[in-house]
Amino acid sequence: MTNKDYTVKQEQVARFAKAMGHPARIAILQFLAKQTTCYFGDIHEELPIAKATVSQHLKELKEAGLIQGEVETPKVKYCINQGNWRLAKSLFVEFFDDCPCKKKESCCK
Amino acid sequence: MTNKDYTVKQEQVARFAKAMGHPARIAILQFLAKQTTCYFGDIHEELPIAKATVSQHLKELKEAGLIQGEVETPKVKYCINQGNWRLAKSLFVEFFDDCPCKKKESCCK
DNA sequence: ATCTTTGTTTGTAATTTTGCGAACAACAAA
DNA sequence: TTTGTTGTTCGCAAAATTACAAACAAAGAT
Repeated sequence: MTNKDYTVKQEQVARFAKAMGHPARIAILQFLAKQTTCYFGDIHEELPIAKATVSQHLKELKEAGLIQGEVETPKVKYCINQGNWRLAKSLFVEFFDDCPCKKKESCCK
Repeated sequence: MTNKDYTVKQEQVARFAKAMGHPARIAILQFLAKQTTCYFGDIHEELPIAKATVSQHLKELKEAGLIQGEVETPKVKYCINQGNWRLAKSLFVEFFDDCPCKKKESCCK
């Protein structure tokens, strides 16, 4: 940040966070995380939004790298992108541990 | 999710995530987390954006509950909102642990 | 060949986000 | 009282997000 610019890590955390910045996408991710493998139709019926909108949210999650999808006609199988899920997890943990909570008792614990 | 609606927790995680969904706000949070307390000017000088924009980002972070600010004329002192920082941390940890990684070796580890 | 199912893409509209300069408010100092 | 410092708010513009209906595409079923 010294050079008045964002680091790669900051951009990456922000990207993951942005993808998670909508309740529908949180719900989708939680649903997928529970399943190991699952289908679009299953998700769609659990959400209070139209299928086209779900499709868009899935696309965004895929672009952010948090999920991946494979076609298994006539359905599409979506699942968590394990590698990036781990990456995201570690980035968030590291992020929140940056708080002085680890060093000062008065904070963050 | 059974009732086709979002839970309070899902809304809360999404809210925190959304607030964190921009590199400038990630940078601000990291800066504050390191400092325990700091002034607008300090923050502003580390970022590649105009002061008006920084002010807006700070406002959003405050509204999301991640930071808090107190006036100490002629400056404004900002710091991490400890309680909500802890809350956010635990929500994110819980969220990412939802992945079957804890139960199945084939995933998320 | 035509239906049916599953999900994507397109088109459209309303809303939100992002960013900045300029105006403004609060208050201390000269 | 005028000036300066610090930060917020306003007004504006461009871009992105959110959502949905309707049109489409792919492939199995009839």
